[in-house]
Amino acid sequence: MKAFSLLMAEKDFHSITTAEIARTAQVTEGLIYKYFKDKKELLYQVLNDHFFEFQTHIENRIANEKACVEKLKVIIFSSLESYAANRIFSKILLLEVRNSLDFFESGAYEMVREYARTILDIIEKGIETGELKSETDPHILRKVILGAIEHACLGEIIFGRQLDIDEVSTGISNIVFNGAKR
Amino acid sequence: MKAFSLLMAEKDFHSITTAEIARTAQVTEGLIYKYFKDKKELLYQVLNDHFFEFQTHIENRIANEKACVEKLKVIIFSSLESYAANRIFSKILLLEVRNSLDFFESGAYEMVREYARTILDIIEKGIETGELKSETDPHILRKVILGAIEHACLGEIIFGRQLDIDEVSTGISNIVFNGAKR
DNA sequence: ATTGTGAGTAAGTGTTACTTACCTTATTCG
DNA sequence: CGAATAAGGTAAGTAACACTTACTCACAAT
Repeated sequence: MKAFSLLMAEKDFHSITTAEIARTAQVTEGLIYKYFKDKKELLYQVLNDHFFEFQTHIENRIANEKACVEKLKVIIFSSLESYAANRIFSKILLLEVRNSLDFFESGAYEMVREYARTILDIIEKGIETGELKSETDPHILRKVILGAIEHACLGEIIFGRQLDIDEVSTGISNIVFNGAKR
Repeated sequence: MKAFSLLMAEKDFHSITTAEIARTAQVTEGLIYKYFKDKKELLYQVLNDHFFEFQTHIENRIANEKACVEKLKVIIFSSLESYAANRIFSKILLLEVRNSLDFFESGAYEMVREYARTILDIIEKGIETGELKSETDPHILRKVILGAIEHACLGEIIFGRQLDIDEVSTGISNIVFNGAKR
């Protein structure tokens, strides 16, 4: 998994060969298949590990806030931060695993759903308490937030550019909460 | 290309074999390589064709609107509509091509950039005329809009669910322009 | 009549993910 | 203790796949 992560920093999943993974890990190809069903499972395992850290980190941060809008702001900031701090994880999550249907039956995807569920809960509570407009569709607000976060990261991941987390994070929050129209 | 599109509706790029493409098109495998450098170029060509239609369709629609906010609303609606109407194209654009760096040097990507450029221009004009808040960062607003659109389509593309374009479209516009905070 | 070109094919080839059968070193437990 | 069993590891395959090569045929232009 360490060897695979290392290679993942350089190239995409498909162009990493099992021979290469084995060579990097200083074992034989056959051994990979003693621990992983196939190459994809290795990918999912790496994702799983990274995602676990991501998840716990964010949940700790949310707990510190009480207002719904603040919680969502923390989610936006922390997500961007985590994506930026962990390019390999981001690349796997945003580019690689999605085009294989069996990912959506994996444990890693279960964690993604939990993360999404958390966001939805916060939004729904915000509407209840009156912090958010009652005409806001919770599912769509979540789509906008998640979409904005992911899109913001994509360019930086693909082209390896730097990302100003503070700027992007407050920018997204501003638009999503206050609107762009005068 | 027709055969490939057909197969693309059923499965992902990687699980489509050249043998299968040839069989569907009723030619031999070798012939594919008379017209396309490799399997990826075939993919990019299919995308290119679809994207051209997409682009012209949207540009015609924008031309009818004068207000910046209305133009952006049309972009959001038309993009969702085009994605929904053309699942294969969407799947290729949002899931397949992105994980290969050479896509970003293709002609198809040039079109994506043009589309993105159009959106940025509208936003910048909107800020100039005072329709949009002057503190709005044009690049970030574009990220939010594009991210929301793509994220909204992803679930529907991956799981083949139906998408209520009107609802999602007005939902996104509402949040992006008026904000979710009371 | 000859030459060149575009459409098409059959039969390869190298690479790649994955398998099999086997070996060696720990660990468990009667 | 010692035998059985499991865990860690390997070398040498195999089938499938993307892509290549060397060839044929039709037919238009010079």
